[in-house]
Order: sequence, then structure tokens, then C-alpha cells
Amino acid sequence: MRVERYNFATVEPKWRKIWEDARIFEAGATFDGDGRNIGGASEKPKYYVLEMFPYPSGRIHMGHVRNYSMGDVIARFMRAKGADVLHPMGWDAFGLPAENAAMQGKRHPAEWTYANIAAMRAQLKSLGLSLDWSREIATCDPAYYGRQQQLFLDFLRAGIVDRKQSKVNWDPVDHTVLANEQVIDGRGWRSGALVEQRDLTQWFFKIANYSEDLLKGLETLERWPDKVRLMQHNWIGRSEGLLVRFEMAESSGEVEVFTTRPDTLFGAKFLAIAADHPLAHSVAEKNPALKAFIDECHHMGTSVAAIETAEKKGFDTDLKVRHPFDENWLLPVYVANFVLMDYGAGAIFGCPAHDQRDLDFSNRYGLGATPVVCPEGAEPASLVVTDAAFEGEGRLINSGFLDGLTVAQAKEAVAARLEKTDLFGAPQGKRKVNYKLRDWGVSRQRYWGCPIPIIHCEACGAVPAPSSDLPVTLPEDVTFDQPGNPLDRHPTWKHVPCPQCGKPARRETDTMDTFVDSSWYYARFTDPHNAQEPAAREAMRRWLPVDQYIGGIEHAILHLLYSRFFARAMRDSGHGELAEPFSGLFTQGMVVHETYKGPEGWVSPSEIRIETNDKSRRAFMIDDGAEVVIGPIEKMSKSKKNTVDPDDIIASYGADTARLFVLSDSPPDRDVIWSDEGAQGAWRFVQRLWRLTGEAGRVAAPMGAPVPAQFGEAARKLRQATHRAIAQVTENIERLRFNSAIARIREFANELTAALDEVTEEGVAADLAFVFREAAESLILLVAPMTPHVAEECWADLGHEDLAARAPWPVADPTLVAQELISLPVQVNGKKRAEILVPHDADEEAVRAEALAQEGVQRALEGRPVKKFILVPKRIVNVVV
RNA sequence: GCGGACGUGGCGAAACCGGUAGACGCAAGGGACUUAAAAUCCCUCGGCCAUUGGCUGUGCGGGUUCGAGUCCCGCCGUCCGCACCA
Repeated sequence: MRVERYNFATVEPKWRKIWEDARIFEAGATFDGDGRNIGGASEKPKYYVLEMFPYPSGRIHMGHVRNYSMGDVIARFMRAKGADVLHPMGWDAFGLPAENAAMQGKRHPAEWTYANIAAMRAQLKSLGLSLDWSREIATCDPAYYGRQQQLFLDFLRAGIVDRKQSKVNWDPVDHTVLANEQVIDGRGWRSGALVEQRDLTQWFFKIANYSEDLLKGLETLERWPDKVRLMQHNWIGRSEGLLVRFEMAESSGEVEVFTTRPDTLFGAKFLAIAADHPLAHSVAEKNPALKAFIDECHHMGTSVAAIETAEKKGFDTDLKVRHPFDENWLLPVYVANFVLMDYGAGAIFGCPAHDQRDLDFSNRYGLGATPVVCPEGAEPASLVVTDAAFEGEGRLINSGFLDGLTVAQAKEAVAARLEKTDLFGAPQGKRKVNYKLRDWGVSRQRYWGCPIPIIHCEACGAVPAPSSDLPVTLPEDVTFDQPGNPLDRHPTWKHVPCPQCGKPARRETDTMDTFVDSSWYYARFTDPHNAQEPAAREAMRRWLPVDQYIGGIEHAILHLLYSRFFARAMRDSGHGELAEPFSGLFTQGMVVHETYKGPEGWVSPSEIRIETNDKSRRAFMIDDGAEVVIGPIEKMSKSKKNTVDPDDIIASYGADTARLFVLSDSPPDRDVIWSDEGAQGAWRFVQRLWRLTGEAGRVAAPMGAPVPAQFGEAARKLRQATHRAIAQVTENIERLRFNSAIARIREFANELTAALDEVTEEGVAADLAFVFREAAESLILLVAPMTPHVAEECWADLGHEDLAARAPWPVADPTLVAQELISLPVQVNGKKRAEILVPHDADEEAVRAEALAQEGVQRALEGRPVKKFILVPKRIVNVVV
């Protein structure tokens, strides 16, 4: 046995330096005779693996370690498989936290951000990720956001940008717009003031125009998780319905509503309009009570969750509208807090019997409910709707000319009739495909973002900044000691002459949503230093789409939808060719940890020790021995103090151990629980790899030894184990089942250990020696994507002078993977009674004879005749009696 | 409210198209080595009964099937997202 321990502290930095000097992780790498990367074009197939780039918060967390370890496994695996791999890294560097830090710590956002980037870059480098650092980008770099401004202007020219009013959360004390998460119980998080909804004129990307295309495109994304596609599908929210215009009873006006259930029109009890509906505003002018109600709605917050979870409330306007099919039937018009102005027509008709929300509303205001759809087989007279609306299928009742029709037929009949009915010179009904997807408001009243390159001129309006002005850079001399946007109150920055008429004009002081920054960075990585355009067409053609994108499920909708939109918008404004930027997507789970609570509050894992025996598991403070309560396992967060610092882990166990642990134990799309015991388990395996290679190396054949003509029993067994492990680990990595790949590698290590235990003092024969080398080298290459440093050290220890990081992936010999004898379980009436060993090509008769001869089978048969004999080849035998 | 996901030993999990439930690891218990400890190695490890062996078991209740963790119907529980956090 090898005496010296594997010393990660010296070994890991050594290999990182060697990799870096050899520049082997740069995309498009080709090498000269000395193994130096001389760059240039590559004949290899391309593979682009991308992990969502981090926000530079200052420290990486275990979630980053997991995310980037997964991407690195794929990058190293694909490189070994012979691909030219692009695996870049950058920084999502604009955003609110930098401004908050500036307000608190008096540090300039740029200084704070770049310091954080430097710290996090060093941390990421210590993980040994095979990243192409020559392509590093930061979105707060003018070189990056200048090209983004170019995109904005080209989108504007292509008609993809719009300027219109929309609602924001306004904090009247801080004079600032609040994010939804900054609104807590209707109040600003910092000021505590009641938040108002305000109309602001803002810039929009017309993503809604792409609704149908974005929906259709989902079908082509076969390597995306179904759940993400479903979430986007629902988010786009296509619905086919009818716009219906209702005539007002006491005036010549009308109210238009959108409905997906025109079939239930005879069950209508009321109309409800949004608080911001023009009609609501006009009534409110003469009705202070309604004005108060509308104001109340404005304090609800702008998020859908806030609106829909609020108690359903309405206000009777006293206006009445005529039912489209009966001019004497008048319906009341309410202003309701749950109707959204942005969706459909900003007005609905309520059918309480067949819509739960309408029913809740109706019950509150005593508006009644008449059932008009009768479920198949139910007695119409027996239908009474009290607390539960019936939203299912059935046939129409109480509905005049619709009676007896199915829901689908009735929808069609109503649409057909209203299209032919005239109201004020136009059809009363119009079919419409409606989408929930709204245009993307990109204006932010903040400093630390990409300036919107527009100049406002009193005479010429909103004028694009000339392209020679790009990038329009942020002024550095700003302060954060007053509320509001520093750009807006900067003394000189915004004052510029109008590019068209030359008169004094002012710059747009809003910056872009940071989602814009992250919507095209994948394309920038293909040509990160281009000063003329976002990315050269040739570079995008070489690398796009991203073959495998990896990130958190929290980005399932917005970021991924915006990026898909951006690809289309770039295409339509002359900046690319493809619609779908990510052909493969994988969403990884979080890293979670136990929580500990002492008398003084939450306690960090580093402050406690755990005592376990077969009965209990208890935690105690290290300093005073006081017992603390072990709480639930939760997402790592500073507030719960249940974080583990990757730096600490790397210092005590090394990067390989950290990488191995976050990849094993749990499937990658599920959360993984970080535990010190688990980390130690991973550490033990890293040590074991080193010992095992040493032991195998002592008995292994020299490098380049010829393949023996014959293999003995022991050699053949280990050889089969080796090739089966290669086949299964390869498949598991290809399917991104890293936990299974590692389990299989460990199993193979166990098999190799068992084979080494058989070795006696006399040494081994040439055939076995050959197989020991083959097994040890395979083991190291299989584990190298997960634990690259120890693999490199073992690889050198086995006598290799070139790098494991550059070695080709081992290939399984199919003839060695196949099993000649197969173990088949034998069931009697579905219960396992015996197990038989049969040749893989045994015919049914032979299997039947063997199965029925088993003692356990005979016992279970109890002499009864066999009714049916089921043989699933290579799987199972079931005897039915 | 709307939408989505998940539920298997003490714990994390595995089980490909419906075919041996619990691979691999963690924890625990027992043993070897050691003056001792660490490290390492070996054995046991879902539950109940038992002598060979049997019964039972994948959140709960039904169903389909020769056969269900897997498919269908209905519950229960937990977690996540909801458009200005990134």
C-alpha cells in the first residue's frame, strides 16, 4: 500500500497551472507538436456548453459550484469525445444590489462590482473548471453594453420597440420605482410608505407580437425539460375566444369584453371592468366613492399574485348594459379588483354558475347564478349552484337558441350569430386569439444598468442616439445620498444637442432591465471582443445554438423566454439567423442544508458539532457546549445561516471533493443536501482513487504492452467489468445522470479493488497485468470530468506524459459488454420464487424446462397445471396457474 | 387565486419501454489491524415471523394487467414560479 496521502493542497494548483499554460480549454484550440495551443480553425465538430452566468454578489455559493461542475463535466466529456468545445464564463454585472451597496457602503457600483468579480473569478478558478477565460465578459463593460445599445436601436428600426404607458409600483417617500419583491404588504421595503400604482411612459420590446412563434417554437425544443416547455406554454397563455360589445342602456356607449366562454352568455349576471378601464375613470369623475375604490386598487401592487390572491371586491357603477340576445335584459356593470386592464379587453362578463371567481364575486354582491351548462347525465332541474361553479363539459340549458348544444357547438353558434349582429355599424362579436404574454417593459429608473440610447427633443421627439455615439456610457461622478435616479439629477450628463435639429435636448435617463443584458450574452461569447457589432455572423454560425444550457429552474420562464425572443428579434433586425438559442436545456436543483437554532437565533454549521448514535442525532455549540435544535433542511441563505462557503470546503477537502459531492447523491435536477459527512465520503473516494491507482500500477503491464492473445478467467472477468463500466458511465453522462455515473464509477472501483485483493505474492500473469492497466486507466478517464485534478495526478502516476484532460474518452467493446449468461427471476402468479441462470440465446423451451425444474417453483405450483407461461427475453419469467 | 413539480429503508437515492424494489453512498451496529487513536479493511443493515423459508412493503384509497414504484381515477402532504430580484 502506498504510504503517502494524496495531497490535494499542492497537487490541485499544480495541474491548474499546467492546464492554463497549455491553454487547452480555449475554444478552437489546436496544438503544435509540443502540445501548445496555437489557436486557429478546427476541423472538429463544435460543442457549446453554457451555464447561466452569475451575478457578481461577491462570493460564489455552493449552488454555483454545482451548476458549474455539471457544465464542466459535459465540457470535459465532450472534449474527450473529440469535440471543439466552447465553455465560456462572464458576469451578469448590472443590477440593484450594486446600487443598494452604494447607498449603504458609499462605494461606487462599478468599484463594488469589479471587486466582486475579481473575488469570484479567483474562487471559480480554484474549482479547476475547464473554462475559456479568454472570452470573459461583463455586462457592465461599455464594450458589452455598447453593442446592446446597438441592438436596441436596430430593434427600434425594425419596429420591435415601442413606447407606451404602463403601471409601476411607486414609492412616494423614496421617489423610486419598486420591484415587486420590494413591495411588502403593500408598502415600500425601505420607506414603509404605502405603495401607489403609477403610470409611466416606458420603452417596450414587442415580445407579444412573437407570441405565436414563441409558442410554436416550443415544439421544436426536444432537448428541453417538458416542465419548462409547459411553463412557457402556459405563460404565453394562448386562448381562443370572442370579443363581445355590449350596448349601454342609458347612453349610446358600449363596453367591449373578451371571453373564452361565449357559450355561457345566457348565464351572465354582471359585467366587470378593470379599475383602470376608461369607463371606470369617467364614472369616477362624478363619483368620489368609486374614485376611492379605484385608489384602493392602486395600492394592491402590480403583481398578478397580489391581485389574484386579494379578496374579490367590486364597486357597482349603477351603469347597465343590454344583453346581446335580449335588449330588455339589463346587466349591472361593476368595477372589480381582479380584472386586469392589460389582458383581453380589460373587461369581462361574469357567469357565476360556471366560473369560480365569478361565483365568489356574485355571492358577495347577491347577483345570483343560473346554470346554463348541464353535465352529461344530470337532471337539469336538480342543478343548483351555491359554492362550487361547474366548469366542465356538458349540454346547454336555459339558453334559448343554444339549448341542447354541446359547449363547443354553443361557442361556435354564439360567435357565428354575433359576427352577423350589427351594433353601431360593426359586428357585435369578433373572434380573437388572445395571449397572456404582455410586451416586455424594459425601462428602469435606475443608474446601474445599460443606458437607453435615446435623445428626447422637444421638436423631434424621441431620437435614436447616432451610432457614432455608442456606447452611451454611464457617468462615473454620481451620488446615492438622495432618493431617485442619479442619472436624472446629474448636472450635465443628460444635456446634449438633438442629433436631428441640433437644438438643446436631453438624454433618456432610464436604463434597461438587466434581463436584456442576459438575453444575448450567449451570442456575445461567440465573438466577445468584437467592437463593431454584437457578434460576427461567422462566429455565431460556427457556435450557435448553445448545445447544452444549464441553470436554475427559477429562470424557466422569464430569462429563457426573453432569450428566445431576443434570438428572433436579432434575426429580424439583421443580427443572426436562428430562432432558438438553446437546443438543449437542463435545470439543476439547489444545494440545501440543515438549519440550526440556538437560544440566540440561527447558528451556522461551522459553529456546531453533531453527535450521533443509533438512536439520536443532536447538535451542540462548539464554544460553550449548549445544545441547539436541528431544524428543517432549507435552501442555503444568509438569514438562516445555513450556508457553507465553497472556499472553506476547498481549503479543507480540495476542489475535487467539492465537485464530486455536489454531483453525487442526488439527481442533478433535484436539490442536493450538503452535509459534512457526505463531503467526507467524497473525500474518502478521492483518496481511494489515488491508492487504487497506485496498487493497480504496481501490477499493471507497462504502457503500450500488446493485447494478449488469450485472457484467463480472472482477466476476462475484470475486463468485462471495465467495459461495462465504460458503457454505462458514458451513457449516464450523456443523459446528464451524473449521480448514476458516479455510483457506477464507485461500483467499478469496488470491482477493481476485489480483483487486486486476489493478487498474490507471486505477481500476475501478462494477461491480467494488461487488464489491470486497462481497468485503472479507464477508471481514471471515467472519473476525470468530475475530479480532474486527482485524475491528472493518477494519470501521470500510471506513466503518462500527456494530460488526462487531453486524452480521448475510453470506448467500450460491445462484445465484452454483452453477457453470455443471464440471470432470470422466475415468478409464479407474479411473485418471485426462484432465479435461473440461462445462456443469453436460450430458447423458450429450454428456459421453461429450467424454470419449472426449480424447487421453489414446484413448491409454489402445488401441483396445479400451468395456464400460461410468460417469457420476457433477458428480463423475467412468469408462470401463471 | 393561477400554473408547475415532487412523495421509495434511519438519511440521499437507484430501478431505461410496466418485468428481481432498495444499486451506489451517508449514518448506525459488530469485527480485524493498532499500546491507543486516526486511517484502512471485512461483515450486518426496510418491517414482521421463522429451522429450510415465508409474509409484507415504494404518501393514502380504488382500478387496469400474467405482473404496477412505473399506467388510469380520486384524495393527502411538501416545495417552487407568477412579469421591476437575478
